[in-house]
Amino acid sequence: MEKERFYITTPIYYPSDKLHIGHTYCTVATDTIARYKRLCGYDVMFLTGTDEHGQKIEEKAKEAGVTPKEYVDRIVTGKGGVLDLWKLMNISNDRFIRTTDDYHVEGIQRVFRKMYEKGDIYKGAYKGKYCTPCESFWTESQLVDGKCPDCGREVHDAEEEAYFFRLSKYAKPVQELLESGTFLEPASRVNEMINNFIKPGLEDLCVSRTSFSWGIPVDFDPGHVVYVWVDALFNYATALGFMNDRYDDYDKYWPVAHHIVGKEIVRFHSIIWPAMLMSMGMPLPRKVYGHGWLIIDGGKMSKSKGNVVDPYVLAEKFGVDALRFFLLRTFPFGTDGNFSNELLISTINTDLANDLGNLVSRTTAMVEKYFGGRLSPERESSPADEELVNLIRDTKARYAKQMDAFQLHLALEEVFKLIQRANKYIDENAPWVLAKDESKKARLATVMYNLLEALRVSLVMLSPFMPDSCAKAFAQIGAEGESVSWDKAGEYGVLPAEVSVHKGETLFPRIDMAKMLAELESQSAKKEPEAPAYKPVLPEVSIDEFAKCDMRVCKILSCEAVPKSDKLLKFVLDDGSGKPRQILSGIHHFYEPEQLVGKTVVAILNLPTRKMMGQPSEGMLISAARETPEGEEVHLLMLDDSVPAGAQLC
RNA sequence: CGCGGGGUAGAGCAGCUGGUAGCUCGUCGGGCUCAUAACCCGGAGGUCGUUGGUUCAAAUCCUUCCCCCGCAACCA
Repeated sequence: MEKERFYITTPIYYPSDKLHIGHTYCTVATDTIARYKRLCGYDVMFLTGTDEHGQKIEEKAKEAGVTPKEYVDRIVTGKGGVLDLWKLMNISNDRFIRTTDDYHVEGIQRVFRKMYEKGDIYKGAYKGKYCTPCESFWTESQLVDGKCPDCGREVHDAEEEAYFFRLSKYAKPVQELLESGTFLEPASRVNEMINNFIKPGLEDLCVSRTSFSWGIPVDFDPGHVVYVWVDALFNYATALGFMNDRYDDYDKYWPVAHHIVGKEIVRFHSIIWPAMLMSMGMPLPRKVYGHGWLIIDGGKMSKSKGNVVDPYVLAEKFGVDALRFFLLRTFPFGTDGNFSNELLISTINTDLANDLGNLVSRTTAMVEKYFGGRLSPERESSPADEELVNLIRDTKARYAKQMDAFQLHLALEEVFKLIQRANKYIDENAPWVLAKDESKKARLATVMYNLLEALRVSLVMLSPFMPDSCAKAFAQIGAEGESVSWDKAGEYGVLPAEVSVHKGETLFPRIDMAKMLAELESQSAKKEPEAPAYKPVLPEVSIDEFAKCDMRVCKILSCEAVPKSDKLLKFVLDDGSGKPRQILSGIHHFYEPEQLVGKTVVAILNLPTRKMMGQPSEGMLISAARETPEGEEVHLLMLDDSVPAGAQLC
């Protein structure tokens, strides 16, 4: 009989920077599901990769003085790069796709052409109001009094060529797809997608660019490159050989595709992607699962906040398996989770060291001590065994139910119920008491056997999460071959009656919380003293050009927050003219309105009036700003109050 | 009223198709000694953000308001 198939993917990550713990989380989760499916006997295809095109990488490469390809090569295949990270984390992907791979490029060009020939991609134009001096497009709503919001001059209707995908055509079938069942999970995302994006109306999607060149060229129209939607999303198919000759398993795996994605890209995968597949006449994936984010100190992880957690450091300190386990045990897969080193350490200590590791250790130690390492075959069962034996028999079904629903943390919870029951069982049966009485030998052997069986079953179920550690533990409890198979994970009495154990190295050493936290602290402190980068001095301007800026001293008459805006403060200023002047400034993160009233500041007055959040701003306040590891730092320029309003800076 | 998520023991979370409020850590006390000072048992600690309602019964359904966090907007 042919094996059932299963195709699972991670997103392809954008290698503009090194990957962090969030990417690791997603990939480890996907890897665990893939390993679980293989364990269950599926023919699994597991894909991950990198999305390497686009403007941002083009710019980053330019800054670094290398070609875009050189830039991404360094991050993907270089030392400490993406491939190294997945190797370290023991990721079992069958393929790794890079969107710069030539077979992908070829496939995308064919896909693009096919949708074009079908009429679902058409050449259109960004239609808008164009300001020639500013070389900028504006929408009707952005205009100020019908004029360019930047310079205040006249604008005219203009168009710029671009290719569009008829997303609007598929709005209805996509909505039906989302509403119809389990295509998108968790289900809470369905309403979000429909309310936010489909109900307001889907507009056709611009799928090409002329503003940068680092991408896949549209082969029938040079100058255009394929934009991310088509380029990146279709990786899931090109990696199977769709519209290219590199591979040949499209028919085999595509119909059973499962996409694991972060919640930030759920929209692309649940709306745009199915629409494109419908256009191509391709089968739809079985499922898109949007997982949550790891949150740090209540906020999102980001480079500028300096709170990016480096998976290399954690894996080195705690071990790959412990890290993998922690990520999947602690956080519900569908929602955000609060990452902290304390939580990491306490989870490892509680579950892995105290409960699981210690259970292996005490069990094997007793078999060695009381039986010289090889269990004797006599048995004497007791009603006291019933609960544990039942749990050995039926944990598998509950575990499988959760795993199949991608509820990894709940699946682990089921396993740990069994492990905890086994620890309790030792207490209840006090093997050390039985050992003192030679006539209780058979009973003692039974107790030990039951513990080994509980461990065997638990370890089978934990093996997709911690492959290496479970392999070691199997060797310690004398489990091998068939006995560690999925088939036997719900059976009792599988280990040989005279099983031999080998107490080996400690599987999960306990971690000294205080000591480890201090170590991590000092390590990150060492890295910290990166001086804020000094921005290079800008190109020369003439004194005449400088003199065009009319900067004057102003007194703040009033200041209030702009409703519905995080950042904007509305100032009314005395600029010395006798007429109040209103300026908006995005500095609410740094100042509260009441502390600024009455202050003496500097503003540039001859900028064109510009609307922000619907309100006009007649100029700009001058601040001193710099980038620091903690983020941006802004100081509003304030002068001594004796300087009169209207005085000009020169 | 832009969209969405959330406010439950000191911390982190579960429960939310209505019926004595649960888990992990921490804390206090007890047991055990096989084990990685681990394991097992028990206690303390919550008027489940606020208001009103439906109900015999609400953390759980409806309603008012407050607060937090994302997205969006926006930050010359």
